[in-house]
Amino acid sequence: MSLDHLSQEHQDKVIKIRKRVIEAIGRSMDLYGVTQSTGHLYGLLFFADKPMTLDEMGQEMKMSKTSMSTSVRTLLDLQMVNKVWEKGSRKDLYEVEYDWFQTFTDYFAIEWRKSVETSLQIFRKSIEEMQKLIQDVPEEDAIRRVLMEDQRKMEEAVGYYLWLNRLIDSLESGDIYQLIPKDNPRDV
Amino acid sequence: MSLDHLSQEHQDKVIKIRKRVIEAIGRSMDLYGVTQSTGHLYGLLFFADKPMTLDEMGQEMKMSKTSMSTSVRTLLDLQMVNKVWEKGSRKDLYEVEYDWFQTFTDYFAIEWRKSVETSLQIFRKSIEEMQKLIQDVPEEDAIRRVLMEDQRKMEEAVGYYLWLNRLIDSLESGDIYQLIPKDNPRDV
DNA sequence: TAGTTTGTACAGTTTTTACTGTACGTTCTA
DNA sequence: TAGAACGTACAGTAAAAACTGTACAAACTA
Repeated sequence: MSLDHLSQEHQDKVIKIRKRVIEAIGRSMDLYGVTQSTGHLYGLLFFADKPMTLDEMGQEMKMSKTSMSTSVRTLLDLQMVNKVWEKGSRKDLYEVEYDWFQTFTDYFAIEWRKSVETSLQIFRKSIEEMQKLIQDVPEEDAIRRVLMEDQRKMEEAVGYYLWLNRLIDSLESGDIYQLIPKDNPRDV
Repeated sequence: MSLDHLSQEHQDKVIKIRKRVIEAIGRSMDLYGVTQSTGHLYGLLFFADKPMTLDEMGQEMKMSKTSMSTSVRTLLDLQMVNKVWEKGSRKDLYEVEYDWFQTFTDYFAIEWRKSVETSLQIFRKSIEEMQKLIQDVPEEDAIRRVLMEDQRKMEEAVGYYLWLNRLIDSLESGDIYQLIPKDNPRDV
């Protein structure tokens, strides 16, 4: 990691610091639903001062190349690492995406949207079908009240899904940064 | 489920609708990191017109009482169900929390905060230690640049964590609803 | 074209997680 | 106070996920 010219003592210190931070990153990455080890790999790449190959990763992580391949692929899907082209090298090179704001918003936008879209569709269809059913049932019947209650619950859920959809929109568009600015005057 | 007085045909329709919605809920609940079956249980409770006992759940879910016990406990921890007291009954009764806004914000507030707090602490400590190290190293040395780069990366990360902390604050305080109102005029 | 090198598919193994059944402590009931 | 009913701890089993090593297709090299 290009610390060669440092005294042994200093080298140890740097490695210790990095290792601790890498650990922290690895742990906190379960927010993104990835394995500890995938998170750990991300942490490793975080401190790498140049793009790494699968072999280098495997060496550092003391894990198989196959595992590195799958981990990197996961991180690529999450857009947390980028493939880098370097002339001369036949190997694939990867480096981390340092824009954590983007990483965060991308991930949850995708994850939440996936869930919302299908749910919304099903809830709406079900509300509609329930409506037809209610019209078939005599008024003021106990059973009618049960069905209407079902319907009400589903409509409330739809309200929530629509809100979540708008929240996702604001993550994607960046409007969220109007309410929560990237750098807060009070923190600086 | 108190649909007894309905014709067989209508009963089947209601059950079909409910089942479809329950499935959808069950699937979408993996957002909250719970098992399919725990999500499914939540869906079941969603349509229950009265609080349910563990035995009833087990019967409906065709699963062991033990599983119901652990699932319910998970949902209780996530504040997605509430324990209900009913005089006369010795059994514990549970009903869902219908406020999905609250459920959502609670969950992610807690989850994210957990991750941010520890990370922030570690990053800050590490930046500090790295600073000391940098002062030990001769100026304009290549190694110094590497350390300063490490430091810069960590400071950028801290910026992100502070932002996330503020986002969490706004979820917890409800300020988020100023940017994204619960009911959008355009949707109504 | 033959010979390397590189990334990944796939099968097998280990580890982890989900679920079940039994057993037991606690609480209510008579 | 004895007996029954309830929820859960715990141990065992089944299912799923993570990881490894081998093998192979594609891409490069000479």
